[in-house]
Amino acid sequence: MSDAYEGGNRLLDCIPLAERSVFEGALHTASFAVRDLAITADEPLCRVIFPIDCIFSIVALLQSGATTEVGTVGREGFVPAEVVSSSPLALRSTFCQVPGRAAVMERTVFERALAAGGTFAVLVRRNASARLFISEQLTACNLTHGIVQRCARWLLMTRDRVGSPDFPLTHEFLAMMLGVRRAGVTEAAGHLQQLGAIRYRRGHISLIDDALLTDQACECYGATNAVLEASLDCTPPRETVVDASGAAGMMARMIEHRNA
Amino acid sequence: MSDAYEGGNRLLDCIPLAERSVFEGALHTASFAVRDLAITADEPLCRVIFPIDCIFSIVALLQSGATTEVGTVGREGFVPAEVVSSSPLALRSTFCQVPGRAAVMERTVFERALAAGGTFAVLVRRNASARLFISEQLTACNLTHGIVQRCARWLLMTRDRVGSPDFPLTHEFLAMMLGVRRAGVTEAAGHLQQLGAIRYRRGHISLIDDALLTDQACECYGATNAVLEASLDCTPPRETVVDASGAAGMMARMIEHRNA
DNA sequence: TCGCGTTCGTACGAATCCGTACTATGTCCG
DNA sequence: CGGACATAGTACGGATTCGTACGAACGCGA
Repeated sequence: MSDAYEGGNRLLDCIPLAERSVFEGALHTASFAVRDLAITADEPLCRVIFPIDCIFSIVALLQSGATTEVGTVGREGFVPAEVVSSSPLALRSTFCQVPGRAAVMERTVFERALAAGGTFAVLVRRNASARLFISEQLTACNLTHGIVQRCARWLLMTRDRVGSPDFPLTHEFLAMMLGVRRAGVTEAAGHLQQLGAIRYRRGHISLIDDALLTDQACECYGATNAVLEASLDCTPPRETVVDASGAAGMMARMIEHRNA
Repeated sequence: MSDAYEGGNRLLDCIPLAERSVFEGALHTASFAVRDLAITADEPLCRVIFPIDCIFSIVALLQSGATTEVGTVGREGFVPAEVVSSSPLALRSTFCQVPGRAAVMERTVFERALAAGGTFAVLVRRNASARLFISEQLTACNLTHGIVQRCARWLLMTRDRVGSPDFPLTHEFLAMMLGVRRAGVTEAAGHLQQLGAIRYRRGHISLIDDALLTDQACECYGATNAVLEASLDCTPPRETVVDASGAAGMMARMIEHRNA
């Protein structure tokens, strides 16, 4: 429940060994169960969580009472993102979506490591930028793409984070994440199952055909994935972040629009 | 066209005079016209723009060819946000939505000032966090709220940024921003006009009744505004960021959900 | 093994929004 | 003054999603 961290978070594992002394001994693993509230909005932000094999959802609560997922973080990042801006309070609530373990760091240690600069600071800030990019992509996605597309996208994204094509999930839960009816998810999932892309069995899902599922998913899966992977790439001295949404066509369109 | 900066951007104007020497002489004003492409995705990120009386839209281009606004920045911030993560390339295209002037800083100067720490670094990073919060709110907003609500929200947000209840705007343009049909905007705007909240006259809009318009707008206007204002508050030594979306109720709901 | 709660399949009218198209009215400019 | 273009109003069938509701099937625990 409180063992020392021994690897598993992709961001932390990118930090050179020589640099890890900054948080040596200050990183412990903890277990989270489904629906555990890991971070509560408006309360003091005192710990930073680096998922190992669990997934956290950042959610927005609307006045209607509906909760919608506005972000997802697995072993490729950390929560909450606002810790990089020295916010004393958490801005949003975050809860465990897929159970598992995570590395937990005191906020003070995090800030010390951030101030020390180095690879840690670079990766943390890049991850925060990636989070913004992803959130923006989902903003557009929710406006444009249908339930089936978004459902497929969500399954692929979750698969990548949990690291397995096979994980527990109910329609009810996925409906809350996508911000749609439970019945809507049943229809979309039924469609994907008929195609042979997934298989559902009472609270458990298996992705069985990647190509089919990717084909049904919207472009947002690839776009967000590319930026996320690029943000974790620390082999070359200067990374190249690729925007899969095609800026060249964008510019052409804008200029055309302007001259019209 | 290239005069020295003399104030007008709320973020820059929060920097203590003693600290401004870092970018003294390196800040020039430039004018932007409607639809000017200020930043192009996938191209080198070489300058940072601090709007004075213009507004920029960050847009996502989808494969369908549709462009959707995923962020808006006026005199309360800067573009592009990804500059804080040392990204060599811009992640998204940004163009001028309301014409006016802006302060422009070389990226190298920006990074020097950021590395110097102080108020500048704090405000810039807080602003980036606020941008993420706002983007997340819009993610939920686009899923949940109708065209009329989002239309009212957009008008209020733009009013705050442009600093006037009266600005040029066409239905066509607003439709692109909201990611809906042009005819849909005409209907929504007609509704708001019948209520007496706004007045439209061929490419020009006037907000004439704040209370009515706020009443029609969704909660997202207030929520994003609160965080944005808090991020610019530099009077107390430790700011208190307020989340208007009500975390207390959130937690209660989560715990209830869990125990159920 | 049986009962009960969770989870899932399905149905149907209503509401919203879309795609498209056509018309009307300002506004600019020759 | 008049044509041309940009902008806005309106209409209509269709697609998607919603809200709600009911019943079936699976699985855990008594």
